[in-house]
Amino acid sequence: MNDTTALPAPAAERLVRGPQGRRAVISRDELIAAAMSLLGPTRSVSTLSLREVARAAGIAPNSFYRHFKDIDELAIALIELAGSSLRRIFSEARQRVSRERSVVRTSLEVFMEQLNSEAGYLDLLLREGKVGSDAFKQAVEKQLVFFEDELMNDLLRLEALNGHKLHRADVVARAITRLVFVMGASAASQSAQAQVDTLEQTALMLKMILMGARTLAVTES
Amino acid sequence: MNDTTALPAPAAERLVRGPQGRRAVISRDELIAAAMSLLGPTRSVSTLSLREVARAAGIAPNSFYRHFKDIDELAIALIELAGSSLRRIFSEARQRVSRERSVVRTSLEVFMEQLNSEAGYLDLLLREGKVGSDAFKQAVEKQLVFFEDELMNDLLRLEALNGHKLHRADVVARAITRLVFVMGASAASQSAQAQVDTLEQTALMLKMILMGARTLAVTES
DNA sequence: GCATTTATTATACACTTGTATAGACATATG
DNA sequence: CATATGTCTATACAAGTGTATAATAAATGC
Repeated sequence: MNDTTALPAPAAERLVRGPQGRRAVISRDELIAAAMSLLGPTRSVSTLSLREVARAAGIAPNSFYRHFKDIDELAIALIELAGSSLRRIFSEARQRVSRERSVVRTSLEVFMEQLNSEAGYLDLLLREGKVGSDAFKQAVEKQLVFFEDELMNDLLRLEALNGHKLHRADVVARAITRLVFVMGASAASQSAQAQVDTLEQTALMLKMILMGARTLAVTES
Repeated sequence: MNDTTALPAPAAERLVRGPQGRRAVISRDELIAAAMSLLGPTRSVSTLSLREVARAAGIAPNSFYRHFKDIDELAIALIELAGSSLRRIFSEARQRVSRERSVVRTSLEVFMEQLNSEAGYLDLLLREGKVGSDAFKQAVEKQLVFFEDELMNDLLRLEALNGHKLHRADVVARAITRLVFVMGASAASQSAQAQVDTLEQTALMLKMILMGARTLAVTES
């Protein structure tokens, strides 16, 4: 499934005919980077203004329209960038998971690592769930569903490896994903000390879920 | 613990000396009601403007300042109103919980009922978790902690009643609260059909958590 | 009745926002 | 070269924002 932004029609056309007219002095990606630089713990995507982003990127307000139809379109691109980047990071981390180090532990560690990283992808995705336009909210939801899907596959693989069975692995994956994101969002504004505590609590929550799902799998058959 | 808005100093003073000067033509509560009337699935508290609220309440923009220092202060009052109203509703519902009807089921039913009620308290609290000023975010967090606390007490009471033991009831209550709110926020924009599905999934998640916590309580002692 | 106190309003200011229009500039094609 | 074409900027406008200041209206205390 192609979730990264598809090449827009004009760009594809340009590949055929070759560029005409003045070359773009600023790229779509630079605009995205400028937008990200404005975000922070007190600044959310949905509060970005077109002029503000243009100012940060060093272009005239109207030039913005050459790259995006809306601020909303930029916001969605930001979410998709953050989502795909994060999923790659998690996926790579989980490849290294074996019988000794549980998925839960490994994922949570990567999560906390990302939480304090300067890239800020996680912060972005954590904060922006429930506000903004419908299109924007759907973009966030889509990324979460991707996470759930990948986590479910890993869960099935690893539980089978350890001789366990899971009841409703889809629901388990969804519960884990949502919980981790919610708890992570709380942790983002906490002290390093409190973050460790939150991490422990979250790990325990996931453990409960997994134990419950295993018990249910046994009693149902 | 007093979580409803404390009487501001000027109001208390007025009770002693008696009112002087022109009587207020609009009350703080009417202002809050006006603000709530503006909110909806696509409109969040953090996007309300002072002038807009004043317009909805039928007063001049500057009159707003007699009642609130900020829009932020109004937003926090909204959250506290929604929080305390909801906790009362849930608390009353849980009083009627017995051995037959589980806490989980009863609470979830009340939750869904509230989700589609026109009062809109739940919508409000669901949507506004992670954006806005620090003070605002703390106000939301505070309400969630209240929920966790009350749920924990009910859980302890009812599990003892049924002869169960729970490992880390505090963590269980937190996991349940956060999960329910997150899943509820998703459900808010779904069709009635899909809402039922989400309700079932959420119920299953909570069941897993409770079973896991019981299992852990047994194996630890 | 008169002065005081307070709530409210009207007016105004400086600022930001999104975007429409028109022209300047740079590049590729004829 | 000239011309077409796409990118960018300058200017401008209407709308909206938060809030400062001064004036008005209503209620109280004497």
